[in-house]
Amino acid sequence: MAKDASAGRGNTRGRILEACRLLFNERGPTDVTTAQIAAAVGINEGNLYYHFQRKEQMLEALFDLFEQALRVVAAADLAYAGDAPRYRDYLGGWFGLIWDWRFFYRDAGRVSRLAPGLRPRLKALSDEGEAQIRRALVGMREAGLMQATAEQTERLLVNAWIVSTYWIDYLRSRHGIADVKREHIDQGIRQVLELFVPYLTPRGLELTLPGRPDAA
Amino acid sequence: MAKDASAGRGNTRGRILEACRLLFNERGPTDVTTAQIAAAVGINEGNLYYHFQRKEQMLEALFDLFEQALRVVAAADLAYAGDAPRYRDYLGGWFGLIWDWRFFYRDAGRVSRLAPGLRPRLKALSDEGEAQIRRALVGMREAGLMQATAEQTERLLVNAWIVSTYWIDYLRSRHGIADVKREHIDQGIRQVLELFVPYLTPRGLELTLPGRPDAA
DNA sequence: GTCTATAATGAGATAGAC
DNA sequence: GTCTATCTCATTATAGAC
Repeated sequence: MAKDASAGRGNTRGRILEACRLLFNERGPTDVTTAQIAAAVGINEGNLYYHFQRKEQMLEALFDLFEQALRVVAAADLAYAGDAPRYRDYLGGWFGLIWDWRFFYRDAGRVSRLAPGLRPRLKALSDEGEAQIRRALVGMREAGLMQATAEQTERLLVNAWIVSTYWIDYLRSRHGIADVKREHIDQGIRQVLELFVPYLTPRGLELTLPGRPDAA
Repeated sequence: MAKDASAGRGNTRGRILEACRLLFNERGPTDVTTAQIAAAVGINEGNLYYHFQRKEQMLEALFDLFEQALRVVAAADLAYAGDAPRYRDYLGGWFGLIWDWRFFYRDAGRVSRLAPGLRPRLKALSDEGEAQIRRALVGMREAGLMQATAEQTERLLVNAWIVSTYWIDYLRSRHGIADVKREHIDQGIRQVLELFVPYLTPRGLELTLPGRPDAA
């Protein structure tokens, strides 16, 4: 699930960012101190400040990485329109992303306060995310995979957004799951799909639900 | 929406707790300092520490109030079983509670760290909440208001939990709504009901959806 | 109960040697 | 690039006068 930004040896900057991502995901950016970050990387606090003069800059650099990862997942767009879209893989990609960068979702308010410069970028990102889900839904309707009124589609959109965004936090807060595994991601996908099921046409059901052969 | 725990004049303790509730809801317990709390109450920091020796104790006292409020809402249970259950009012009560005490939901991890003694109580509370929703769903099924398999009911339960728990945070994070009004609560209720609609019988639809007369 | 100090800690951040 | 040493400041918390 986790990418290895710490790969390039000698790349202290990358190792710092990777440590930040892990620690921030665990406890949130405001509850992790620079001393803890330095300790996790195995360097001195002074060295940390050589690479990032302010905590704010770490958050900005992390957001850059997040955007990159996001673009990769978004690129694996459902070129749906009828031909066997891999909805489950697609959703799995999103859940993985949300998991890897969950502090940006969970602690968005704190991130905004700590790095005000990120505010517009955070907003733009979620606007784009919504637009993307909407495109997917409209595409499914047009491809005859789904049958729903415009109003139903909008409500479905919002519910899908909420369940997919908060699924990860739900696992932690409700079931104490700190270590998310593939099966948990699959469960989340199933939960989101369940929202769609009542509106799917037989053809839509075939394409999205598991257990049924992936008829072309 | 907000209860007036600050009512009894001379009751500094109550005023402190109410200030805490508001501030914690705004920024979370770890991002609000004792100085800010004292300032909000209009007292000195030293005085604050006369009433609560540790921040932890404020959280514990707040949780007591939260549990009280919760019991009140829970008492307004749906004695559903067929006769005109006021699902909307019931849901509205829950949303109001979640709104008034949203930091307990949103910052549950931080609360647990700051006041470890609350951990089992937080857990017990959400277990009970889940049991309550499950009872409501099973009740609806038995009353012929809903038609769904056991598996569908379980998924519905989880999705309803997620949407109702995170609706408030969704409003803030996605739409920047800091000041939740009656209409936003109503919207949330509508979103949750939308999850049920596909499984409702005609009689169930009559009882839950607005616009239709509340036939007895 | 409430205030005025003031102590104690720990976090973010910098200077300068190596 | 990395370290040691140090600074500043905010935050939690206490002592003791009123």
